[in-house]
Amino acid sequence: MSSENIETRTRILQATIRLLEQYGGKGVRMGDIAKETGISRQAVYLHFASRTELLIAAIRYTGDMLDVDGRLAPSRAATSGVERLRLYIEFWGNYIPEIYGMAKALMMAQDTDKAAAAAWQDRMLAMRDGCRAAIDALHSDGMLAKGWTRPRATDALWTMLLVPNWENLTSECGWSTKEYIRRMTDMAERMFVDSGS
Amino acid sequence: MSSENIETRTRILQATIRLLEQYGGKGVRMGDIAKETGISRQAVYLHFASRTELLIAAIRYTGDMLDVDGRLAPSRAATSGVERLRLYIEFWGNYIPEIYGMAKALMMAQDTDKAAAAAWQDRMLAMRDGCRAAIDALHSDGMLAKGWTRPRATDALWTMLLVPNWENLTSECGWSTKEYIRRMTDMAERMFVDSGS
DNA sequence: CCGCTTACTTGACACTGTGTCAATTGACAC
DNA sequence: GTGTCAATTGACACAGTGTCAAGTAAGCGG
Repeated sequence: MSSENIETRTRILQATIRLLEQYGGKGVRMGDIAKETGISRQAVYLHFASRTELLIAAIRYTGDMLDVDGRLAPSRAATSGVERLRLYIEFWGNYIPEIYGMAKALMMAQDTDKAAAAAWQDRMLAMRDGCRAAIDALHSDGMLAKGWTRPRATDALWTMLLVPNWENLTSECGWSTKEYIRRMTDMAERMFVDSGS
Repeated sequence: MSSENIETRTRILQATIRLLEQYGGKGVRMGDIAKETGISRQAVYLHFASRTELLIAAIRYTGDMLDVDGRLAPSRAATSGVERLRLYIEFWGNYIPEIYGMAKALMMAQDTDKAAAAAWQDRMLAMRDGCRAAIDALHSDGMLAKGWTRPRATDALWTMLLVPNWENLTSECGWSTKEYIRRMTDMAERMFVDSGS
């Protein structure tokens, strides 16, 4: 095994991510994670105090692995508000599928677990920042459509990009990642970009 | 008590609805419902085979009580596609807050419970029908914006009206019911109504 | 080679909430 | 009275999380 001498903690995280992805975040128990890692269930508790703590560590680990900052660079480098909006949605549309398993597990844990709720909230607020930046850029160009204040437009863009919407469009409606990005971009432009005086 | 000689089954349903509303659908157990009804936990199982069955019966009961058909009448009577769209969103925006407790409980049960998932899916597909009807009306008027097919526009309208979006806008972003309806209507018009050749 | 530490294992157990089962009670009807 | 219907009481199985105590195996410094 190539992972034989990697730290156990890391192997647990990788096993967790693997399982959450495989099962769409549903029905993955501590015992399953232990078995997948190749250790006893109790050993998992030696590294993570609770399931919630493990989930939170796992989503952090994923974020690090996926180089979020690098992926956001194009959007940050945009020279116009419209371009920034477009590139941010493109980033997000490509990002969601890669974190979906973990996202789902964390969203499900939210209902019963305060720590999980806080962790997910934190991630979503980071995403909201990206939305705010795009709306602000649009506003600076004088291109924010009439009827919007910056906070309200941020609320709306943020909400429409939320994971449950992606979930519904891809799994209930059968949209592909590409179609999600294309149409979401289109919708955002219709909603937020001023179509001319 | 005015409810003293109402059928126990009905009293259970009313107690369930009361509790779900009070606690936002979270943390309501079979024992709590029994206590609220004034009977033993086991007596609840005499009327409903499982928690899921009870939740489903409760949301049906609520639907009956709230006269959904009557509330939908204005939207159905609309004389143009744009009006139909507007009135449908207004109906929905006023309807969600009244079913939210139950909706939340059912959405949470979805993750572990197939029957709950099916029941909620059923309700949401009924809602989708309303969206489809509005989009079709728009299309008949030749007013559906370019770039949309009818099914795709239905997907998009349906998704944007989903409960988690309402939840986010009202509880995270602080939008009022009135603002939700106003802005959602506005967004839907920008997205779906042809703004002229 | 001893003794200590660190990482892990094994197995038992407490707790919560759902759902089941069996025996019992009280009331009303014929 | 006898039957039956609604409800009660209490015990219990089950799943999954989290805790606890005792044991083991490897590595390392003296």
